Amino acid sequence: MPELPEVETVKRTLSALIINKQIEDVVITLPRIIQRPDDVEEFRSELQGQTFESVERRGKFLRFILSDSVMVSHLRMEGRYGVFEKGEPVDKHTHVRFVFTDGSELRYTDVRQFGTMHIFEKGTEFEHLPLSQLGPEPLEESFTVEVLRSKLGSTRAIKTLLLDQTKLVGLGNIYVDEALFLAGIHPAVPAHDLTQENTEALYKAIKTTLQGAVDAGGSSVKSYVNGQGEMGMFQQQLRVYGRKNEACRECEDVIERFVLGGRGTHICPSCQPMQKQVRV
DNA sequence: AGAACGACTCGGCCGC
DNA sequence: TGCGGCCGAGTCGTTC
Repeated sequence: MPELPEVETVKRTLSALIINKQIEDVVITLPRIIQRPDDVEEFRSELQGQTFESVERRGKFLRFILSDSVMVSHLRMEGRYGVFEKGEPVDKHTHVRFVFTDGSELRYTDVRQFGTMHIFEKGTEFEHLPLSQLGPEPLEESFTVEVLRSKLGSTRAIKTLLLDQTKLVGLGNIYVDEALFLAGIHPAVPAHDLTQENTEALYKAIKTTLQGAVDAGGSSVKSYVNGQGEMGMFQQQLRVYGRKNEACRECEDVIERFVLGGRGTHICPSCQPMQKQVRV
């Protein structure tokens, strides 16, 4: 379940492996992955002959910058990219292969078959879904506490709002629970009930959580590995996610799990009180 | 317009 | 032990 830190890690590891490689052919064995253009044969012919210039990230999406096009890709739950030699055995869950002129190939593997790929004419990708509606990048300097505060005018539960990628990109179910724990905020609190103090704590918690996870190379929960097949290390630092019935690392209480907005949600009931906090 | 909900997908886990 | 059924994840289209 790649969130911002995992996608950032994939971006970094993959860049070194595919830059300046030219695509000779594209082999698509699961057409559903290709969302644009409609015709997968068109996807294939458009990419033939193009060279990878760089790999970028926008929210949880990867942007592969090519000679004339940009390929936008989302890994969803378990999508992975890896670079292999042409003759190596192909995993049964590999659905798209970008065959390079140098005899290596970039393979996309996805057990859940949930991931997506779009191609756009270079420079137009932000005008269309899936990139056109995305909120600010939490690790950029332009993301300030005022920007965060401006997103919180809603009755929705704060957790639900933070998962809404049109408000803010990058948080998924793991890091949203971690950030809310660090900020001492209960996930079910209506967003517009957050005090200024809460908002500042949340702002710092989002930055700290995401940056810490990027520095650790992401979390390896379930199957995530980076572009070189390496496991991230941040899962060792998780404070609430996946720790139901385990001891809180900060107090004497025990981590609870419940469902909020259809999502498994983890809290320490002592560190994250539900009642509205009094402004100091 | 903003919010809620269903669809998509299937390996793994739970319960019988 | 085998099997059936449901959970979980992120995004988007539809509905309210």
